[in-house]
Amino acid sequence: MALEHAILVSLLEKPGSGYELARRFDRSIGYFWTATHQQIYRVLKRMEGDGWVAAREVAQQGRPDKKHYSVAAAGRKVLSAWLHEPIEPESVRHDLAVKIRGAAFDDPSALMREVERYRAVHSERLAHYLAGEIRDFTGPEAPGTPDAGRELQHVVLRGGIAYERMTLAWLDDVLATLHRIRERPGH
Amino acid sequence: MALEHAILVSLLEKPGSGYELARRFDRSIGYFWTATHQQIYRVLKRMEGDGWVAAREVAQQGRPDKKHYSVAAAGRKVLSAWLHEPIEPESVRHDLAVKIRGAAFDDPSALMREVERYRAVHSERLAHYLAGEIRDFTGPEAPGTPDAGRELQHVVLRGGIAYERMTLAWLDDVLATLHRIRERPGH
DNA sequence: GCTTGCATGTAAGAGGTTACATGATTCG
DNA sequence: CGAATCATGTAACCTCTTACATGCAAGC
Repeated sequence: MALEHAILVSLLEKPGSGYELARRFDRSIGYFWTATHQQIYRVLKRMEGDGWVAAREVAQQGRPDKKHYSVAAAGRKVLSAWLHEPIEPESVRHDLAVKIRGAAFDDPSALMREVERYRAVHSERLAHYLAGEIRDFTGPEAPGTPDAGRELQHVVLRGGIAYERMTLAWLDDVLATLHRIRERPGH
Repeated sequence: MALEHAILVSLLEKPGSGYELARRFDRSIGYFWTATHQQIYRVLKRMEGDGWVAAREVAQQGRPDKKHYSVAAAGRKVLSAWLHEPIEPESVRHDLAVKIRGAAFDDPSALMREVERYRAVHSERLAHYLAGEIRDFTGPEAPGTPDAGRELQHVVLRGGIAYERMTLAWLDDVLATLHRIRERPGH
């Protein structure tokens, strides 16, 4: 229900091609909204048909032509209306939580190895976020001028950092719990 | 890809009807895996056809008959295989993060009201989790005998508690940021 | 008499995933 | 010479959401 809106926000921050958008959904926006290029092209086409975005064909040398998209007036209106709608409760799906409860009916050791690998992924992600924060917001290279857009991007990134820190602490708790269970008589 | 597995875990913890499962997906399991009764009935039917679960018709007086489901041997095997698979990175979709970045192109005041309402929802959810923790795990009424299944349920609940606390702190950060932006000259 | 709870489903449509397809350039 | 990057798409399939449907019993 909101891929359209994520695309509108991204195009308002910076207009670009479908391909460029797909790259962003691998990176910054992708941290809180995943989408593949197939999805993006399909939705972008529909949005163009509905007049939410305007496309301009750009001929390139040595590379295929691209369509440069920017947000049209109707798109801004749609986004503004959506921003005023109530925030829907997110529908959660945590494989890991299901697996942890499933571990009661299986050998916990296999899950422990997986949790450790998963922890490493989140540890890397945290390091990546922190590096991005220094590069774009708090480091000496970052622009010092206050700007609403940048500050809002920063607070979203801080949310990601808080999430990763919380997750790492919880995964340690999970590992300790699995360890305790494994060491107990009966296992 | 894992509603089947969530159902298997839930039925292993306690066999029951499709309706009972749907209730659980409103409560405990629902905190980390959402599913509607339509989904559950459909998947349950397929799982029965594949021999993952066994159904027993139970006649009731004053109430419609129900199908009592329990996990069959094939289902246990499927669950065990899934538990040994690598944990997939979750595909995230956070409306709120999109809206925050979108607020750069709109009036922040409307979003602030929504964030406050959203904060109240999470505050209530935290209170609910904490009450459940006391009732089921740490309070004087909770069974004192150590049990792998209960400890794993507890560590998942602790994850939910940590998530809600982190979210509340972040939402305060978001509100403070929106406030700062609104008070600045130019807005 | 109305709402809530118990109990099960069908059907249409929206949304998302996976596989396949093309074609040029640049880098190792 | 092969892989990766840029750039765009189609098609089939699966999953999920939303709306509709039924029917009885208990409590207010």
